[in-house]
Amino acid sequence: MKFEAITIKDIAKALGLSTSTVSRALRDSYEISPETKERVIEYAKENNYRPNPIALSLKEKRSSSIGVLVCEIANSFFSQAINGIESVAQEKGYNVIIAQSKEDFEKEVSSIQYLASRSVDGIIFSVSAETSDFSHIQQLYARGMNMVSFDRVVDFPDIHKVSVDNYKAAYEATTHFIKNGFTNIACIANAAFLSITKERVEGYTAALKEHNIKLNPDNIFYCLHGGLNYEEVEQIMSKAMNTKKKPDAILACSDKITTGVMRYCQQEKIDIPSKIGLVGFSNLDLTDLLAPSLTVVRQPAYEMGRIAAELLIKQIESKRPTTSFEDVVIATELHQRASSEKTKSKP
Amino acid sequence: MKFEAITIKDIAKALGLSTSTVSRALRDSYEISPETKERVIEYAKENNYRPNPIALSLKEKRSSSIGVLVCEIANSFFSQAINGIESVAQEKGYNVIIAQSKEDFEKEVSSIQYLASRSVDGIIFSVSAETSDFSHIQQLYARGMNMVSFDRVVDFPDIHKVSVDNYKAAYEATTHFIKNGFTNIACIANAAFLSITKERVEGYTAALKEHNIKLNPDNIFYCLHGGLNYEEVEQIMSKAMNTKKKPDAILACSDKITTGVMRYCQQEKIDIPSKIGLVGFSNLDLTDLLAPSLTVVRQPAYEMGRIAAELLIKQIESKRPTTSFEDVVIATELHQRASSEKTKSKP
DNA sequence: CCATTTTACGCAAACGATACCGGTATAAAT
DNA sequence: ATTTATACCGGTATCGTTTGCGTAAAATGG
Repeated sequence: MKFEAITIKDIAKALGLSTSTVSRALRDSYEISPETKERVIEYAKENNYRPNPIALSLKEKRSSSIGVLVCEIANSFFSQAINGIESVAQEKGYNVIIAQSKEDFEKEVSSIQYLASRSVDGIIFSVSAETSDFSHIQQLYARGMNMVSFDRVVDFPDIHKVSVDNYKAAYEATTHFIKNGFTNIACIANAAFLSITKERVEGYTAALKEHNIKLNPDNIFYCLHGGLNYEEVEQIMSKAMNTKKKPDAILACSDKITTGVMRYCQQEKIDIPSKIGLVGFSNLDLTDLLAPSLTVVRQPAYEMGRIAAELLIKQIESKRPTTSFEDVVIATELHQRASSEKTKSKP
Repeated sequence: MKFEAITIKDIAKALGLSTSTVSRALRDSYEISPETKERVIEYAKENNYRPNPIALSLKEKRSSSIGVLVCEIANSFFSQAINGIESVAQEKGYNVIIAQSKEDFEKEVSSIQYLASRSVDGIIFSVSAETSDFSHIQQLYARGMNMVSFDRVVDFPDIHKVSVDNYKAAYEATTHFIKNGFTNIACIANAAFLSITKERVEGYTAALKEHNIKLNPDNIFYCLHGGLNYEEVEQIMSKAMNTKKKPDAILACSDKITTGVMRYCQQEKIDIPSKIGLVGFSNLDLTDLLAPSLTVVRQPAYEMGRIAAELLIKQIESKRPTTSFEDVVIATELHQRASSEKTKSKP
């Protein structure tokens, strides 16, 4: 089945006019007599005429749609971000086409080329955990595609970037641990080449140094797939917890890692926070209801999405090539709750 | 800035051929000599040629994209469903355009017309909590748009529907309560006209009747906006808990309502399950980590999304108008946990 | 060696909308 | 009576691609 919409030709035929007259009448051109205008507009309204956006796209060489590439939609951070992107896009008359990389490099490359081949006017992207080579992005960008680097930003200049202050976020979380009396703090981060990983690990390291705690390199762990599958976290946790100097606190650097750690501790009956403290990056809106209530670093995902979309659309609609590039860095919020409170250890 | 892709014309000019020859060479037509084919294909490959999908769409009168209308993306059920839809769409060469109604009728109408005007080949939709009038959908459907009714299904026939067995889900949850010794069970449902609401309330009612518990109509509550804002749930809960015959258990019929109830009980220091039992519809994947661990009705959202997308694409690609319509009803899973265990009441 | 077939390609229309370039009719000015 | 201005509208190219039709040149047949 096919949905056949009414076209300008149909109107022209029905009213005995030319397509150009109809087109002008609908665009309220001064060259058309008021009576003709009225006839056309009325007929169009009656028959629910809408200009065919595909024909317009072909002519105008723009599709009024923007692509969004994230690792996974079903992740609270990204779904909130998409929410923000969609709200701006809606306001400005764009639609949002989504694609997922599933933290897979190959899928990211094909997805981004897919978006480009679908003639999107621009792309907001967050690279996958496997991505260390950005050439597929750089090539597309060099060929004139409008792009905004989002969350997990790329390291080349001359591109709009929107991210959170990961360094500060990790620094604050680690300092919070230290002030609460934790000393042997482990950090479970995302894939090592990601911008967010580097920054968070640096923040973590800096906080330790600042408080004269010697960094133990064995306390830093990396999840190649960002904890997308639980086994990844499980392995790391069992390795971490079965060393002599096992940590007394964990900084979990992604949504999935955070829930993974909680799940592991529950399974292994490791009490939080008496046996181990926990602070996690998370955008779930019920972390306060968990057992124990969870101390989290919350990222303003919705706001980030809005800003990224605004930057992208501004770039799309700009007549001149962009010359000054924004590097928007937004603050995170540390919500202090029970999971990071030092208590007398339970039996 | 504009992204200028290479066209068939560019290839034709570069190679001194006509566009038709290039087109046929790329489509491996028998009318083109092997040498010419090779030249064209090589040049196209070198220059990373991709056919312009917009031009194709215009010609073929199809856009290879499907629209998805949900009330909110940042909702675990819908984001998982979109995940499923996207996975099928990807496989079949379609892209997914998303739109949100935010549980607002006006926004639903404009969103669905927006999708239609964007020339999507079909739409998967879940109506908003405010929607009792389906004429905007019926009109579009009557005009030939391919549509699949999803989750919150419409009541007219001759349309593919994908939903869960809401009756059974609520029936089982209520029976579970009764078997655990709860007797005064309240039901907080979504907006009254929604299909899912009717079915769930019926299942709830039937279970009570089956077990000879008299239905108290005051124990059924409706959230006009599905608990999208917390205040809605808060009001209902405070009303429910401040009656003489206040309930000893609550069946929360949506994700947002479930977390809303938990939040309320935590704030008001109402212990779950000793003061009140709770079973909630939820698709969050950490309900087992909540305090207390939550008994939930889980819906196979990803699977539902896949099925809906498959039905839609089958319909789109069918030569003949669809004559037999599927009404796919999938079973839910009841995960029994602590929040619905009858305990001796705490002090 | 001429007639016919085959091969290999070009031309042009079509999809829907827009915009430039004209054209005609009426009225006003010279 | 002729030119000029104005109002109103039509023709056509264009965007990128496909496809039916036409045709020159090459190959084949007798």
